[in-house]
Amino acid sequence: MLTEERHDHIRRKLAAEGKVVAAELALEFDISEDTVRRDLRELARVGECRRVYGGALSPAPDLGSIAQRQGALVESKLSLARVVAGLVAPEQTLFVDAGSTNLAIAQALPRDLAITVVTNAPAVATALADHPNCRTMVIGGQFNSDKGACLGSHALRDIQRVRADLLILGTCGVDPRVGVSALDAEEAEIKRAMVEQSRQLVVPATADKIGTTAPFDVADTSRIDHLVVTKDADAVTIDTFRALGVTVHVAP
Amino acid sequence: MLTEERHDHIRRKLAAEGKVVAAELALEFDISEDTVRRDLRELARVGECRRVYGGALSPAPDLGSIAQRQGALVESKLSLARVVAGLVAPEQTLFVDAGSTNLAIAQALPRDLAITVVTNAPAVATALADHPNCRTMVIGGQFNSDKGACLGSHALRDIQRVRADLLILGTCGVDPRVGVSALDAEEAEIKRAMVEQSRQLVVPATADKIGTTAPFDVADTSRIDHLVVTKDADAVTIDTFRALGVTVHVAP
DNA sequence: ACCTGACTTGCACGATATTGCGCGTTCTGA
DNA sequence: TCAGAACGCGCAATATCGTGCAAGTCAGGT
Repeated sequence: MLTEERHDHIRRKLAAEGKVVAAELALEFDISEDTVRRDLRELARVGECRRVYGGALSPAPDLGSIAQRQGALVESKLSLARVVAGLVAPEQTLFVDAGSTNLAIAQALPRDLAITVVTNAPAVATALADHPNCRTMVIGGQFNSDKGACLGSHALRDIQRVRADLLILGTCGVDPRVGVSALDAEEAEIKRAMVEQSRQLVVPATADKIGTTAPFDVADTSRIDHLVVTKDADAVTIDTFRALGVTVHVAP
Repeated sequence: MLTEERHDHIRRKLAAEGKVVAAELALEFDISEDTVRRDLRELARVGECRRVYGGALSPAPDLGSIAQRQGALVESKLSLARVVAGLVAPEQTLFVDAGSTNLAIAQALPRDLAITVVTNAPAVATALADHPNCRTMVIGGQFNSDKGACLGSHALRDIQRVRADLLILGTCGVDPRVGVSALDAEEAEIKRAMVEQSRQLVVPATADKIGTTAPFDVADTSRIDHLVVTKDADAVTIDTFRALGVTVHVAP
């Protein structure tokens, strides 16, 4: 990883998200935080960012709605993302489902991690473009713009031809009694197919998803291997999951 | 291994990957790093790369701030995009190839145009998410992060199952004598398949692409229906295209 | 055949850049 | 106010760089 290459990457991330976190960059590039700070200092010296405690901000305060929206994501979803990234081992093959949380997870995967990602979300593929050791396979099909995912029979068939070590599932609702459920029949079918083809199931969920249900079943609670939740999730519900044998990770 | 041969190889690698590492090149060519550095110095002298500690980067790929690059895009590419959008009729099915120009075109398509878009570029699908009347079909397969496109046999097969009215082709080079050509063998094969399956061929090209050639043929000049160029394109070359029966549109 | 000069290459060596770590300081949130 | 996180600085280890130099290659001329 060349120094200038890191600078370029930081510049891009600043332009896209409006901010960068030093610890996160260190993880992403697999270098020490000292070096990250040096990079940020250098960029700040030429006016390409503003240094703040914990990282740096884009010099132009506001680039519009995208930066704001991403900022809101970064708070709760990025901490989920870091925990999920820790569950991924090198050389594994993983399904990454659609959804804004999963997009954040894809972005947070260590930049040099050597894995194979299979995804039906075009945005996830795009986000992984600067992960040089990540082989990305796109599941094609009818693109649903509400979900940001490829659905339909074509996608289903493609999924059924892949077997993955891990599935990172996008969730509409997750409840101890009914398991994972989805708002849409077709979406649910795609998700079920991915569950079917995966050895382990990881379910990242923000607090608002915990304890809620949706009409279409995706997977029983017993099928969940890892549930990753934010720290503001309901403690009682979490304990119920634990009692049912699910490994629950609480993101800080 | 001749010196110029090495230079060509480095140029190609820079174009494909955006960076080269001195130590890797030394290993690859089985020569000393000194010689590699001499090569990089020479290329940097004529502006074909930027030297950085550890290797070299593409001279001005997509660096700087994204805002800058988008600004530069908007100038020339948006005007291309508007012309191309005018060639699309409602209810048509079109292939949209990968490439930054095509991404700009997708974004510039009228927001409520009722069309079906088939694309092997995840970024194009994402860009079309807010076009409510646009049905989008994604071509899956092995994702090539340098091109931002899905390639490989899977993509090829998917393409061969679709017949489109129009193909908006991403170009590496377009020349009156050799037609459209691409930098990469596999990329060229995908493009040829799309040409094969399309009734009409639209080639948008910024001025720097006009009159240039790349190693792998995609389509003869006679196959081009519409060539859309920016107004700073070479007038003589444009006239040659017109003389060969190509409809040339000059974007204002 | 032999020489010559231009060019290329690898090596040695001193100079410079980058990186991670330790340590004391500063900042932030409870 | 206090603990912990983030920070800056200096240092030592390493990696990379530039330059000078000698050996090797090769085409062209004698």
